[in-house]
Amino acid sequence: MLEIQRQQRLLDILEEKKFATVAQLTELLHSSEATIRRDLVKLDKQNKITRVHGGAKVLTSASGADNEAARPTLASPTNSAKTPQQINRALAQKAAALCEDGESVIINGGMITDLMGDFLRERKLNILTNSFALAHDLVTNSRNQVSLPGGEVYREQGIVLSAFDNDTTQHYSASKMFIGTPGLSEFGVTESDALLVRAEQKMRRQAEKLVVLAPSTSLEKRSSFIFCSLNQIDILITERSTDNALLQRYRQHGLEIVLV
Amino acid sequence: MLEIQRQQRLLDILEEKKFATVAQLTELLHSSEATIRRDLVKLDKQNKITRVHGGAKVLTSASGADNEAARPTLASPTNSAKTPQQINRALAQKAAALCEDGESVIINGGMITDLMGDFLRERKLNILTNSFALAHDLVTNSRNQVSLPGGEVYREQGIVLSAFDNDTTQHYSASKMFIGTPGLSEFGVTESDALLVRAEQKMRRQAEKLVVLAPSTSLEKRSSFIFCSLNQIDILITERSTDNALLQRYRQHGLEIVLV
DNA sequence: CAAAAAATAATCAAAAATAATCATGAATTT
DNA sequence: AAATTCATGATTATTTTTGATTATTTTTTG
Repeated sequence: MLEIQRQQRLLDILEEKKFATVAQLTELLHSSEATIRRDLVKLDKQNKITRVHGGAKVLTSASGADNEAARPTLASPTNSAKTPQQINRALAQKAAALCEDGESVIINGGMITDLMGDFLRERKLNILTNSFALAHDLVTNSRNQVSLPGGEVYREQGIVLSAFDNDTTQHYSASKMFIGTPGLSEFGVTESDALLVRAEQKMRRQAEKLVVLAPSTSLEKRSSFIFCSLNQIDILITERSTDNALLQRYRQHGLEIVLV
Repeated sequence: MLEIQRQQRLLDILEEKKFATVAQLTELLHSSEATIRRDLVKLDKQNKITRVHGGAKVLTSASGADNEAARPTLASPTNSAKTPQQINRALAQKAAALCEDGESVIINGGMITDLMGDFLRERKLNILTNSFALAHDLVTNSRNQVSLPGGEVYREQGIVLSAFDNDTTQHYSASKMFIGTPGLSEFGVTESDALLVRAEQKMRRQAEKLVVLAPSTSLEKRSSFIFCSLNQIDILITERSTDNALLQRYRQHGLEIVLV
């Protein structure tokens, strides 16, 4: 069996069962413990699963006190009072896990998406970002290929922004674009700055799929300028705690919802 | 069987099965492992599949398009043991002193010019630079307005470089462009990397005057590619110790010489 | 708290897969 | 037709992966 096939099966099994012991996986995949462990180490480094003593579990919202799930149990961790930062990190982690090595992606600069850097350390992606902060982080602390659009560096926001159309973004082709949002509603994704929206739309055109990272606090909020409508979103990453009726309404616009 | 036919079959099979081992493909296509591998290498280079140990898999999505085209092999500046950091710093300091607050300048990325950051701390210039390192320095430690051309970040050289023409450099207008050089001779300023020269010339077109920073060790040296001829230089900053006859020769090309 | 149990990490040799090299023969050029 | 290129398959190093073995660490339990 191919290594990646085994790893894919592993991910599938974990997605299905949420937790599995090394022994179980060894049994299911007809492989040795050593091999399974090595696979788990790799997947963990890629932030696709979380290794725990005794086996591995699916990603749960970033770390915290998960003591409750130390042993093989099916119960999912009680999603109790997380700080906004923890929530954002969890969203960023899940977003990073959606990327496969070798893939070309666009990451829009922003509070939430900048956190993706932490989860892309061991990866090998081609990344275009207008976040000066994230670019610096990735150039310094990872082996990912990093590209920047041209433009002026805005200190406060930590982004690179150009008022012109020709800024090399147009030469980039990506499979996914990631964007964190302060406002998601029936109007779609909204922003408070027009120039920013322009730049984002420019990037959007170069990506096949749009992935939106939205903490529950941003749901049903809106700002002045519309970046895109709901049905232009391909994947929405948000919190598990989100009201189900609301998610259902969003789903009607044909977007896939990933919960953390 | 024709090579392209086989490769097409290969793509079809992979599209169908998502993964396949070399052994499987050998079986299906009645070919040798060597041939299959060679095909896979080619298809991988074309970004049509992804090779993995043991076989190959389909691309996750249409990410492709990043080419791998001619990554420039920027030569390391001939680090003459005689050129102490102090000389370079003196050159950089003088260069910084030539700028007036409010002025727009272009600073080419390089060992010498990157040092200008130290002397621009308290200044208020509009600076376009393709040096990722300098840009980060200035953004972090000064109040200067900083702009970047678009492109890929090259870790080793710490610069941003684009293979395309449209990278916002063209929208910039500057009074001076600063460039440090590893080679200045009768041929003018020479560089060892063609792509770099291209980027530099692109910037040159946007600046009124060209200021060259040249330690004495770089004088009468040359590399393969000509960035500009001597008479296209407006100001040459070099060391006071430089042979006078030599300076006189340079002056005949109409350039102003500043000594440190 | 310490011993026992369980799980993990480190090490190493065998196996598997890949890369490099070479000879052969078909296709192309001259 | 001879020369040359080129794809192919066989052969051989070289590298990577794997499972067994052995420390080492972590967790449990008395």
